Amino acid sequence: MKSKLTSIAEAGNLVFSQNLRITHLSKAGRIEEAVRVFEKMTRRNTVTWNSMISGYAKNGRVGDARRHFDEMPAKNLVSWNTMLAGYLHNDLVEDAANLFDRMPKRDLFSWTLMITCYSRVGDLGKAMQLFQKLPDKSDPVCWNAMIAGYAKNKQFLDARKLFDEMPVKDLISYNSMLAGYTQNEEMRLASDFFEQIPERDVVSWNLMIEGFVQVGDLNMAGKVFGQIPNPNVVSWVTMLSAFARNARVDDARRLFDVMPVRNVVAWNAMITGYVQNLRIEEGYQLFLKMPERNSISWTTMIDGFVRVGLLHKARELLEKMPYKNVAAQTAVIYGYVRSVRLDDARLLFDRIGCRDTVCWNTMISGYAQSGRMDDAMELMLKMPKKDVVSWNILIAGYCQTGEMSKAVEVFDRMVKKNLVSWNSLVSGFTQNGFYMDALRYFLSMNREGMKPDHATFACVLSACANLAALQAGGQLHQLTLKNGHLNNLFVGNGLIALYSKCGRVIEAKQMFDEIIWVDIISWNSLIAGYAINGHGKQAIQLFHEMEADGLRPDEITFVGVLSACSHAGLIDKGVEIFHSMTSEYSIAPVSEHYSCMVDLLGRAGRVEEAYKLVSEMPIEANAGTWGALLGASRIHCNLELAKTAAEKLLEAEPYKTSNYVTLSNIHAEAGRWDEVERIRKLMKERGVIKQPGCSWIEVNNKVHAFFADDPTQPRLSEVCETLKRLTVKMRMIGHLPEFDTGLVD
DNA sequence: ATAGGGTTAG
Repeated sequence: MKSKLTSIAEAGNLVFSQNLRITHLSKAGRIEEAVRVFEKMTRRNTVTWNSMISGYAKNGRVGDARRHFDEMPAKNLVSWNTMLAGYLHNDLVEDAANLFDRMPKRDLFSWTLMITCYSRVGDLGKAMQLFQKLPDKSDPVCWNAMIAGYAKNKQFLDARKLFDEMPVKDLISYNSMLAGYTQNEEMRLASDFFEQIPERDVVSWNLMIEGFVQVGDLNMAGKVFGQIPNPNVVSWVTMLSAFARNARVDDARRLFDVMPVRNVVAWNAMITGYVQNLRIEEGYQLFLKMPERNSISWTTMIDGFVRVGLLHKARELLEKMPYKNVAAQTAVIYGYVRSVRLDDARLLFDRIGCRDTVCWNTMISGYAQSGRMDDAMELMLKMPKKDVVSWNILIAGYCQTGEMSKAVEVFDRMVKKNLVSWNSLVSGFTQNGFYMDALRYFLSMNREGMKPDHATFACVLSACANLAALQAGGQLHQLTLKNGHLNNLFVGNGLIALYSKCGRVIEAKQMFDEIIWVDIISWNSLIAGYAINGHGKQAIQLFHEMEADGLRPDEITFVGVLSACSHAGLIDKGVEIFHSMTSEYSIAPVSEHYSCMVDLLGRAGRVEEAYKLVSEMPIEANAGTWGALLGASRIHCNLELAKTAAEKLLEAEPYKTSNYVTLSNIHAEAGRWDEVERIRKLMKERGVIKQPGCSWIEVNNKVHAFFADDPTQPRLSEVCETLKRLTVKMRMIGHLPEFDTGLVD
């Protein structure tokens, strides 16, 4: 018979070892197994409960952690601190703050946790407030937390101030400060500081490696790596992933193969390397071979399959994943969203128990990108905590559906806007043709102290290009130079488009030669620029240069090239190129190409041939094509064909006033007043209203807009005077102005 | 055995 005391001791030992097991399993990411151990235990103590709270929180299941915290029989200070740490690890600052306020007792752990919480999310004001309230500041831990906070938020000068003030420094203080330099690309300061550290440990060395990697100096990183007295697994992984991130996967693999100890992080880093360089099969082989997987291994692999478009493999893996975290499920949702399988995405989304902001945003952006704004709004209203990204998605969505007033409404109601919010709105205006508004908002964003980036410039440059606002565009050009955005492809292309559309082909060519990166869009803009400004031969010359450069022309290229042929009167060349599209480049002509061809044949007087081309088109002719045919037949006085084209044009665009006017004019010229009357009636029945004609001109960097029949125009009389003078002048040199007969008899 | 400050993987 065992004595009672021995039984108690043995039971205690059992609890002790089971607690240890729970801790071990949770740290390895095997939380379900930990739960099983916990559930089988007949006796539990406070440490058991605390370990479970910690385990859940570390595996992203804060809700479960909190449930255990609330249900546990007797909490001690460690329980409170563990829960607080749980919120910290999951970036739930508000929950942490609430808990902190309710704590019956606080110690240095509690204060440090709360300070770290604030500084991790960048709220250094609140962190500092707490730090100042801290009763006893003799321990370096809190100082270190503050220094790390400043360092992570790029305020290494503030970090340095604290560092110099603190009474007792330990190695972590030095490393925290060093991190302030290395994480902010201040490698000169970092190197100097590194030399001053009295006793460096492997973390100090690792920080130096990562710092050099950050500034792109892999040579120095490798050199430092070679000097470390006792590199640890972090040193190896840092170096390995540096290679992987710089497309040197094979170098990474060489390190992986020779490193002395490979933990799960090392395996994950290697898999990430393969996956990010789209070598999915090699990544998957490693995934299958690795001795132990955690949630990151699964998520990386799933994300990899999504990247290469193997959605079914991604989904299969997700179903096999033991505990599905939000990140993995969101990766698959993202995959569905990207392939516009919104219903599959939604089904998965609805299944997820504990969604985070990224998950909500992914689903909402899926709807928004497809223009399903009602669905997007429905989710938005249900979403518990919306961030800037959520609102930005809505703005982008409304821009996409062309509902700019709604986009502006969302924008105006946002309390915290970021650069993306501004850019979304500006790009929305540009994409929907509201170029003036794009420029207006560009000015306000500058006034409000928001610094535009390359995306902003790309948008406003395109706006200027479409407005042919050369002066404003030129100023933007200067700004991009000043802000160093000229090396950006989109900005470069914006500038080429600007000068091309403003008729400045020489400047456009200069831009083309100056920018570092050119792509097919750069070539297309330049070719089109030469084409529409009457330099057809040079445009075609450029087309050949582009090919010699090894770039394959696309649909857009041929629009430019064909219009170049048309403008330069190179009829046979145009016909030849048009045919080569299908025979040599396997590009099926679309209506824009047919319009060019009609225009081209029309200019040569080959109107009937143009009509034949249109009637034999394999795709349906659009308004542009009929418009081109109409123009050609009117110039060559082919009244019958003009009538046909005008009727078709009217069919294609029944709400455009000018089409009625044109058709009516044709009949008027032929003296068919009955037809004129019929069209007038048709217009009335369909409720077509004449849009006021509008034009604008840029003078001294101000755009002046003119509307037809607008008596409020400030300098109307002067304008009319000038017009009259010009008309007289034109008559004198023999030009007969063509007056719009309109719908008058 | 459970809670805090510095480095690596999604």
